[in-house]
Amino acid sequence: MPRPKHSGPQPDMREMILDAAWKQIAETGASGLSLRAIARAMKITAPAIYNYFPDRDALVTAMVIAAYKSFGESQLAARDAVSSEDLWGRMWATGMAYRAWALRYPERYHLIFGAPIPGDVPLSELIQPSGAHSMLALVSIVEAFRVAGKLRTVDFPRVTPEFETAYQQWRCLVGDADILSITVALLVWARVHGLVSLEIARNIPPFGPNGDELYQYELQAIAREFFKE
Amino acid sequence: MPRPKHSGPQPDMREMILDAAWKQIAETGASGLSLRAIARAMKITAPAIYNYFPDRDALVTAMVIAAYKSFGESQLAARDAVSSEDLWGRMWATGMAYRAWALRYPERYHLIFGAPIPGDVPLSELIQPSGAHSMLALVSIVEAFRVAGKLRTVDFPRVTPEFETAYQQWRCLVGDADILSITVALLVWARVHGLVSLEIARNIPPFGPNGDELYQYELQAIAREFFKE
DNA sequence: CATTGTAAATATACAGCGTTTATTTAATTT
DNA sequence: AAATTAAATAAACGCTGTATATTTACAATG
Repeated sequence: MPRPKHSGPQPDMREMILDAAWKQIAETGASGLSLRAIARAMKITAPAIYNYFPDRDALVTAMVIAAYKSFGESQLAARDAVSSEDLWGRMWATGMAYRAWALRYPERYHLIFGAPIPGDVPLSELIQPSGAHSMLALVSIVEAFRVAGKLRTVDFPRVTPEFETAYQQWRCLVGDADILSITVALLVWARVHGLVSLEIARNIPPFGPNGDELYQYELQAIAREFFKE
Repeated sequence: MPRPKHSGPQPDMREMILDAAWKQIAETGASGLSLRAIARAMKITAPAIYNYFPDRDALVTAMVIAAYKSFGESQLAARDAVSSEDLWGRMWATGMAYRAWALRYPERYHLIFGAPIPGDVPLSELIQPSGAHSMLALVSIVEAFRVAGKLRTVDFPRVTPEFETAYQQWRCLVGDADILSITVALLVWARVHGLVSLEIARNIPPFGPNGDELYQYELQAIAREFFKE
């Protein structure tokens, strides 16, 4: 019979490697992630890592998925900390949590929302579900606005028929919201992402310490455009 | 006496190296830029490059500055193709050119607006002027709106006094616009950047072919929020 | 014209990287 | 105790950026 994984309490080597990788990425930036440096920090040899990840890209993919999970959970927690009747309160809290998470983990933010994956298309199919799912909190709040009749209705461009199936696929990951809600959520997402990513990349120069207020201003502008009452 | 640079017509080696670098970045993506591969393509040896760039980072920095220049010129060209009396026409053209440039050179867009520079702060001081200057077209149009009294006025968060000098520095790079115009330009920039960067990173799933329309919708929404008439 | 001075290319080498292969270690099951 | 086998290691390959030493070739000078 084959030797079962381990004897005593499994040290969950995969998690330990990921932890070391996060630590390293926080110090050296997202680009300078080295398997050998991870191994060195863990006092093992580099090829040992290959018992847990087939290659470096797989490790990065796992990090991306974990980052999406952390981000998505932070979004949901922010939403659920506010009564489900206070729709705008939920939206505000989620929006504030968005930036807070990004500023707390800038390299994770950059990892998931910044560059496309090096391996490009095939890897992103593993990642896309996590990414879409992480938007569940935002989409659900917009959908709640719509159901309550408080979504400011405008005529958005419609999804072209040939992409209807792709849309349905994304839709089920994000909680069966109406396409109108998904579109609004996307536009909201783009706006907070735009400000936050500029801020993280240090492209917002004179507003550095005032980033808080500018961001809050933008959240209110979003409210004015999309949400009644 | 020392030997003057070269004899005949200088082949502008720096430019040739940069060209080869752009070619490579377009094929392998921004992360896989290799001096040796550039040298191989140019049929020279790798250390020869060090006669023109002190190290790899310097080459990347030069590419970033060149990309900002290309981007900024494309912005100015779009603006100037429309009569200076047609303010909204200029804004629309500039906005459309923004996305067009990004979709045409996604790796350049990612290079300048995506990740912070690895070398971090010291390098970015070389780059910041180029970056700020590339926003001149947008800022100038917003400023023209303001001068014409067509800027929808709202009370933005003010710049804190201790960052007044940093702001003045940025301001002169961008054409002596009023702080109100700079703030509006920043918010406009964040919105187009948000949408465009999500699109480039393939994070906008069901709207792929409809990216045009969604982007145009957003430009009009920006107009509704900020520009009268 | 021959000599010299110097810019720019090369050759060589080093350390670090991801990854593969072969080998050893150690634990579990028979 | 013997057999089995997962997981660690050791060594090596080709790649990378970069430093050093050397060669090449051309322009200015005596």
